[in-house]
Amino acid sequence: MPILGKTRKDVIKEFRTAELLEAARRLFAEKGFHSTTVEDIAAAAGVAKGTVYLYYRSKQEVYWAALERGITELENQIQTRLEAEQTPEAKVRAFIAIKIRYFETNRDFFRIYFSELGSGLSHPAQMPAQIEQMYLQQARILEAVLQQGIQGKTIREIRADTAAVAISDLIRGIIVQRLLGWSTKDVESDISFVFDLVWRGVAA
Amino acid sequence: MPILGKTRKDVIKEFRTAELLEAARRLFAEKGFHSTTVEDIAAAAGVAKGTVYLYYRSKQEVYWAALERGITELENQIQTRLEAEQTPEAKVRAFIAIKIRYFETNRDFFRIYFSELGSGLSHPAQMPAQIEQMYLQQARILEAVLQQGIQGKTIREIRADTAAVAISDLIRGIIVQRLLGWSTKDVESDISFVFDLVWRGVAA
DNA sequence: CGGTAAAATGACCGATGGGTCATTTTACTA
DNA sequence: TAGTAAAATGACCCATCGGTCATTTTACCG
Repeated sequence: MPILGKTRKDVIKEFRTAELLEAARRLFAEKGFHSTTVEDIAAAAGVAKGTVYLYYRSKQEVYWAALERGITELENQIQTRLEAEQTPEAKVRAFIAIKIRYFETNRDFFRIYFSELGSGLSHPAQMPAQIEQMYLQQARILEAVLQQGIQGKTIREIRADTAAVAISDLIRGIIVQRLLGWSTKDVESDISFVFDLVWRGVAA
Repeated sequence: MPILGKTRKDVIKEFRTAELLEAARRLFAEKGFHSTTVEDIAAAAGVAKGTVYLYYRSKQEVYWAALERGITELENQIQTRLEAEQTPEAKVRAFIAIKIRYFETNRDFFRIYFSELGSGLSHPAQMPAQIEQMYLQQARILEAVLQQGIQGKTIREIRADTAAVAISDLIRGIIVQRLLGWSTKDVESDISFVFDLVWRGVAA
């Protein structure tokens, strides 16, 4: 008998799901997909292995759910923050800043995010369309901003879709450098560097 | 008794090594590291599983050898081609063109190249220093070119190391787009796009 | 040829770990 | 508190696969 739209089952499910995905995210990031066992995840979440299978049909499903969770959170941050900015220039800068900062404080998540893109490359058919769409979604948000700038003449005539992906690549590159310890600069400095490079490349 | 500097053993080793690594590259690219079995590689190379272990101590070693082989080939192409160009501008363009073209014709190899970088991220300690160095080496070549341009005043004062990595990231991004079928443009068009963006970003 | 050493083979071993399900525990209800 | 259904458990099953090594095949030489 549902109360407030949530049955008892829903509440339990929500709780377990959160526990499991948090543990899964950390472990997958730390040891990679194959080296992480379902037993590991269960233990870290404080449940037995069988319980995992009450909520997810397979290890792979747990992985995708953990990935999806993080992407959604990031996307929400991007959406919210961009709405607060007025000019395309400010929006582009905000986009860069949010992504770099998000992964700076969620380093473990980036490891999943990044390597899934890698394995998606190797096995396109296996990556759920939903996940692929979520990767693309971020670039689309940026693309819309660029398009806006082009119409407003602050950005030169450029292929907005390709440019959006290119900017995303630059951002990803900086994050990788930071994770590998190849970047010694502080976050703000790296954000400025990327923005500077990008803006020179696209400004009218 | 060595003749011409190569013993019988060397010749056999060279032949088997080439066969194995070629098969390994294709399989690892197609199915990923974990889904590829040593049995698979052996079969594809036309030998029995045990034979693989006469030349490599483990599956992981085969993988690294296959990766190293491709990187070396690519690096040689870069070195050779850049020497033929005079100006930093031409060198930067050549660098971009070679990498995109190399991976365009060695799509399978890129899948290994890319995902190893991904797993290296997750498990820094596991990636042999030698492989890490080879990744960095390419950026260093480009960095030297940028440095040269800065001295010659054709490139503005910029952090050459960071810019070099950024350019590499842009290139990688374009290749990923092509592999995923998200880029509909022809190769030359993509090369020009990247170069254009880069040059606007770094030119004096 | 016949002998021998290098090369190759593939059956086999042992460990691992995803997934299952009979049993137990918990939570709720009357 | 007794009864029951949902939730959780973890011992177990079994397919997979990396790596080994006793045996066989090949290549070379006197």
